[in-house]
Amino acid sequence: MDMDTDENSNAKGKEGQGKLIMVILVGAPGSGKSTFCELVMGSSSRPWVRICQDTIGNGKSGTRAQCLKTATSALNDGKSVFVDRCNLEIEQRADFVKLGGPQVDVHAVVLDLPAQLCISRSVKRTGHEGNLSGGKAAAVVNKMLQKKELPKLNEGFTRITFCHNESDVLSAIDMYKSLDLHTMLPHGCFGQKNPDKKVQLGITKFLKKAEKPSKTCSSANTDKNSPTPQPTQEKRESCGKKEESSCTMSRNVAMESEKGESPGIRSLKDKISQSDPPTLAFPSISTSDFKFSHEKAAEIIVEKVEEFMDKLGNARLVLVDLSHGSKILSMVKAKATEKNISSTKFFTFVGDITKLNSEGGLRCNVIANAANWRLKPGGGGVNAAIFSAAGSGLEVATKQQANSLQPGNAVAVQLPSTSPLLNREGVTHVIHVLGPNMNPQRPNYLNNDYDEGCKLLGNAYSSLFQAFISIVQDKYKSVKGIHECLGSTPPELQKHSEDGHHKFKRENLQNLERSKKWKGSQNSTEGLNQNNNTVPKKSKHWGSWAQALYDTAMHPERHTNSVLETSDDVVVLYDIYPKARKHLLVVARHEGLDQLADVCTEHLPLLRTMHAMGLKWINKFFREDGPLVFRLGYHSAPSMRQLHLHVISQDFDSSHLKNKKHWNSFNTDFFRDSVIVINEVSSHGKANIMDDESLMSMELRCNRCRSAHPNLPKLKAHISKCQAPFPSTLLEGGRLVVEPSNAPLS
DNA sequence: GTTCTAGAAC
DNA sequence: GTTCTAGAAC
Repeated sequence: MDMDTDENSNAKGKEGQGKLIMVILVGAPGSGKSTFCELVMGSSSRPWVRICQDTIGNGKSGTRAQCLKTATSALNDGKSVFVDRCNLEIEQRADFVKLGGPQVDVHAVVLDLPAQLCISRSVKRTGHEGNLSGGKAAAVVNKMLQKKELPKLNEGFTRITFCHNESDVLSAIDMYKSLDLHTMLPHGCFGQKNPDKKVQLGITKFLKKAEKPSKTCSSANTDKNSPTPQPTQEKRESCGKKEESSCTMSRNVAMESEKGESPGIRSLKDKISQSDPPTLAFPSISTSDFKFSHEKAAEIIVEKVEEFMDKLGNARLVLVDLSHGSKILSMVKAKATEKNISSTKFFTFVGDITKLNSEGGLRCNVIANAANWRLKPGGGGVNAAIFSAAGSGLEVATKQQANSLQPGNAVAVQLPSTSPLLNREGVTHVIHVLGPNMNPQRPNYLNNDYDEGCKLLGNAYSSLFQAFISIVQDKYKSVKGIHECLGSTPPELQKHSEDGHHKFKRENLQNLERSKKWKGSQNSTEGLNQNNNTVPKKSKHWGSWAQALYDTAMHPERHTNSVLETSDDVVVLYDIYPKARKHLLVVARHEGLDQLADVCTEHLPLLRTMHAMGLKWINKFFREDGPLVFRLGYHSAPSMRQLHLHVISQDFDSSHLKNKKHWNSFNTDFFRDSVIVINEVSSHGKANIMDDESLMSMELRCNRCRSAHPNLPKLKAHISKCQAPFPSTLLEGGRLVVEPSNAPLS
């Protein structure tokens, strides 16, 4: 299993040394480019040179040409290079990319942190080399970010790493720190959110491309010849029923080596195929350091596995141990055979749990960690190995979930997109588990009380398996959800759902109740089968406060004081909490049409009627209230029952506009323009729904000039004055309705 | 959807 | 200290 990089790496130069790397940092002032370089260079065995345009002229600001010259000579000296300048536009980085070649890999590391953070760092800094401090910083950062062009592989990069938060940055630092002269990183795009959006996240984070390189950046990822590694025969040890599928992949690891790529650092481009079942690899809990009886532990493992068999669907459980002579593996194998447990769903495996994919060819999207109660690294064994392999991002992400763990419990943690464990091994989650302790030298010693011990160990495995199932279900729901919206077939459990860390945090901590919004409509432990359509359709529960529009639509005669106009198909009324000077609602009167998700082709005439009704009222406002700009659209996931079209002026001048959600519900992709909805329904029979929670927590940007603002009061102060033209994307396609006399000349 | 409020951020 | 956010309750 030991890898021999000298033999296997195809990236090394002629003289036995790996290729040089030029890392072009991409990020606004304050995004942390210089810190990134310093931290990597501070403890890297690879020689690096940092080229900083702010200081290259004898400590003062220099030119791009000077940077290029210095970069060239550093590379000629056999040193890897960091290009520490903003590099936000394609043109600014093009000349640097050209320095790449057979001896030099050109990487981009994109520090795509929130504008707000960059601004606040820039404002605070005093001694920065670029002298960008004080109040001008915000204006400069905003202006630069408006021109931001995220790098793509077709510019000539061999690898692009996107960092969206500080945890991503830490993981990327760890990754570059760990590179010695021989090792190289896999090629491709890693951690990208939405490749096509310049400023905001358009599509949901569901499709975050962390598990495999992004298809949209495919120029370096088109190699279809890579073998698809499978567990080697001698390592995979089937339990229970005789293996049905043949396991003839013992040479796959060798084949990789022949191709010249080191298995430990190879890209995952072909590893995570659509047919990979979700798999949890777990070590035996408590039997090592906690001295739990192997015999009893084996019994409990098999008992719990059996209990969860029916809930697994096509997911798999794998008990892993480092040693071939493992007592616990052979005991578990024997007991599973006795119980006739399916060996496709449960088997044992010999190998390092942090290198199952790269060294053993076994793909596991989730691994369990035999954690300590503090949920901290160290202590040796599996815990130390997993924390070390996952990079410091795991500790940060764990801390966000829980500070400690009680015996018998488990907590699932999603790995940051730049974690080496994710990028090398395809592991998306680590589930920390704490079992009972029978070792008098460790805390919470049970003094040989096996009654309590067995109970706790059983609970630990139940918590672990349930957490795994929740992860699998969560992904499935998310992926299925978005594909339903897009009218396509879910590609099984490919992409991992970021889906807002809040939701993840809530659903994966054991014993936490599930999201109240869908309570009762989903069965969390139903059998998982990613290949059928058994997942029931979500039927949203509407609270009593959410019924007002429905009641008005069904009985407009009861609401004559608020209804402006009634027809057979719609009622029109002012929003009682208007978010702008003019904000009205056109409410459909069809029974059973709760929200946009319920709309299909048969509702096209109704959608057109609603739009026309909106336009009629807009024209009335133009006549009576002077120049205003309107937008008509639907909320992807409305709070109020009954399909309703918002007709809203774009001033957003209202005391009822109070929070981020209010703003983002009208100013992100969550708001579905009526004209676009009509087009989508006529061409696909459905409207695209963008109801990812993360859209609601996006940074606050002006709807005209797109500048970012730290909080709602500051945004409101800005929009009250901003006179910039609306973005062209809104002006095109009739998404904005402007009074004809005020329309820009075309 | 809003209101209330704890506590985070400043 | 005040401002602001975000989650719970309705």
